[in-house]
Amino acid sequence: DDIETRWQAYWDAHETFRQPGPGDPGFDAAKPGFYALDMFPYPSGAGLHVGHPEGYTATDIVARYKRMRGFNVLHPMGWDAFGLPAEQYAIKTGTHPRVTTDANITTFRRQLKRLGFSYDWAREVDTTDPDYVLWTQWIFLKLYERGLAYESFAPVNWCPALGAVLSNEEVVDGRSEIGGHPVEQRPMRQWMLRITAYADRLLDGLDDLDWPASVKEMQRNWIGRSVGAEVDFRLVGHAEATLRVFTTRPDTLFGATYAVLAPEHPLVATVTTPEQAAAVEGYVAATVRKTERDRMEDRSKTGVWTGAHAVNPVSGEKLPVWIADYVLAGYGTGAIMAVPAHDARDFEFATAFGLPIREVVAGGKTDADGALIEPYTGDGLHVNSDASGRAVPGIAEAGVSLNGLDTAAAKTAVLAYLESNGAGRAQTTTKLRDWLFSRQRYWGEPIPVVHPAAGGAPRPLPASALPVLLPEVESYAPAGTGESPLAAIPEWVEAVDPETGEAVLRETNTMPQWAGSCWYYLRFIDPTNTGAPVDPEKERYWMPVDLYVGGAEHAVLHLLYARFWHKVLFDAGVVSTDEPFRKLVNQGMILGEVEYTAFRYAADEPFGYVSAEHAAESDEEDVAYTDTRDGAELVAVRVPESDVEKRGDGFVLREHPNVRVTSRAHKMSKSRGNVVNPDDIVAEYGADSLRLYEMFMGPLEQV
RNA sequence: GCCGGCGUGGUGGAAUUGGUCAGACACAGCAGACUUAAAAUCUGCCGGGGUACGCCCUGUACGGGUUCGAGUCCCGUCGCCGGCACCA
Repeated sequence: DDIETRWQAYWDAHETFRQPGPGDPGFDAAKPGFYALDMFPYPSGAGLHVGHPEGYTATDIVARYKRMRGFNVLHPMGWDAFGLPAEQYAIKTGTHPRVTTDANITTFRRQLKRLGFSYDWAREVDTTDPDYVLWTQWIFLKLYERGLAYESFAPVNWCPALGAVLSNEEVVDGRSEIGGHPVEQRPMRQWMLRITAYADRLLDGLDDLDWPASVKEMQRNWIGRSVGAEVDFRLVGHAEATLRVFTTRPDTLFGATYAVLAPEHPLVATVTTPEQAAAVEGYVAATVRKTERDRMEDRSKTGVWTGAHAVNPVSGEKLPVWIADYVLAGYGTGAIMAVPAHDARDFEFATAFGLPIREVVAGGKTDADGALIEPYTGDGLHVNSDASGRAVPGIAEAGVSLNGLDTAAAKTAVLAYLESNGAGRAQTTTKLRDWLFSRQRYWGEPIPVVHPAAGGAPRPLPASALPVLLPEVESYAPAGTGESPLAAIPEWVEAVDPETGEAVLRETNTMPQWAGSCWYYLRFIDPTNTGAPVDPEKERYWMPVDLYVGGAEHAVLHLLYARFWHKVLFDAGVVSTDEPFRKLVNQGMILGEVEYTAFRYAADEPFGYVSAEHAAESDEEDVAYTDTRDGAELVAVRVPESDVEKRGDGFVLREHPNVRVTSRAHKMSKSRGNVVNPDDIVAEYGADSLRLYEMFMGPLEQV
């Protein structure tokens, strides 16, 4: 009907944007390659959002430019099509996720083509396609072979509302990232991936990447490497047990005045004295009852003495051993030496419980009486003596002296002493935990493992048995017991080991949605290969990805997981590069139209707007506000732009100039009703207008 | 609180990476032309102050500094954005 659709039809018919690779007919080996990649979308039922074309247009511009500059350009598109929405729709309606997914993909493909992107559609991939699932499972077997996939029975993040287990990355503030439901800890059998084995490489590899500083920083924080030492304390009266702590400041060992175990620490039961047993048990019970959210909200220091003493390995001094929930069971060794003079948390705790505070590093602030006001946590010179020149107790008995040494030298000296006495060693810790990789869902890749029916260790299926495909089921709802709906299908679960003929039970857990997106950029290079995930020659030509554009929300999830898998594949000789994405650019978010909000009395109160000085600051809807003057209940109401007038820095109601109006653009959402459908824009103004407009209004983010 | 990033016109953003002229290219705005009028189109103006219209002074958040030379480098302050948050 117009020039755009006419040429789009021509491009389709003539495969104008077909890009052969090494070994393909028509490949021009003289040209250099350029790989311009978009984060492929989850094909949701809502169709394409106006946010999608922003990044896609940017890569398309670069792709077209590079083609004209004489590059072979790989510019593909596909579908990250496993995922919760299709499954939840299936639970509600009984429609098979395959049906929903196919319909959504058809819509997305049509919409993207209508926007005129120069994708090579012959390379389209769908993560739910059996040919694709095969290689995702094949990579899992590689992980397993390399000792990087294992079963765990540790407590996991269980979300009762979703009926599912979540990874650490999917839990935010003790609630599920999706839906904000409460999450609790519950022990369950799970599959884990040993991403921690790659922590150092994932951290160090960031240095050379051309990525936004903010994304690199987020990954660094997430991995959270800290360099320090483990120190072993003997326990008085327990020759068999050792209290092992982790510290980043071994140089402050002389300043330790007590030790703390996490309430969940296995030594708690061992060391607690009969006199203290009741208090300790009470405290542990109270801690277990607290949710992660409670712990975060209440930062006041609480704890109980166990009755035990630990021996400082450098001074021989006896330190009381406490339990307190400010020490986290899951980090380091779950136990610390407390140095209140040089750690803010220990200082708070020591102050609250009247424990001694001993300065060993110069630099602290004291009040008129010489008492420490706030802990000095920086580096500095070590002091062995008090103001009158007497050696500080503890240090006096020690075999080492740190007097006059700076922090770095003191660390070295303490470490050398500990190592020679077998009482400690240099140690690095990370916040990164292993990746919880199993989900109790239907719409995901089955984990290709079987369990002998007679009992015994699970074992991987041979590659020849792949793909393991999903069976038809009657109900897609999770069992609620922590088992996937697959567990309810005996015909599928009960199987025969293809190698031994033995009766086995299939693993009923499936992989998380991240699995498919961990390697899709490799499949684009060689989408129909039946012998390997990707042909090595083609991989060497195209990889690494030269430009990767997508939303900043993937800074630590997709981008960390994909780097991990890529490094494993590199070690396995499947790929030739250590990092998959050379340059990363974040696209911004496209917000809805600016909305104007004023405050009114709630329904029962006298009708009318509330003037500026009495209204609350925020403007979230569905929230009750209070009139700052008389305490009456207020509601935020949206007012049309025509009722609003600019006044000074802000806006006021035209009819009531004393009523302040806040103006703000919100994220587009169905509930807010401010969603703009790209189809409508294309129909009215054309694809080029939409593309140009988005490039104009929303620059790609540089940070 | 800690970590990271960023502050250039009404707006999005340029400035060959320390080099001759900051504000390219656009959007918006203002004025003019065309039109009965409007839209579209075309022309001109468009950081601030001054101007005898030739130009002159000043200006890249603010205050210092390094340099022959600073939007760019260093120190400090303020502001904004993002992330983390009892991680020992």
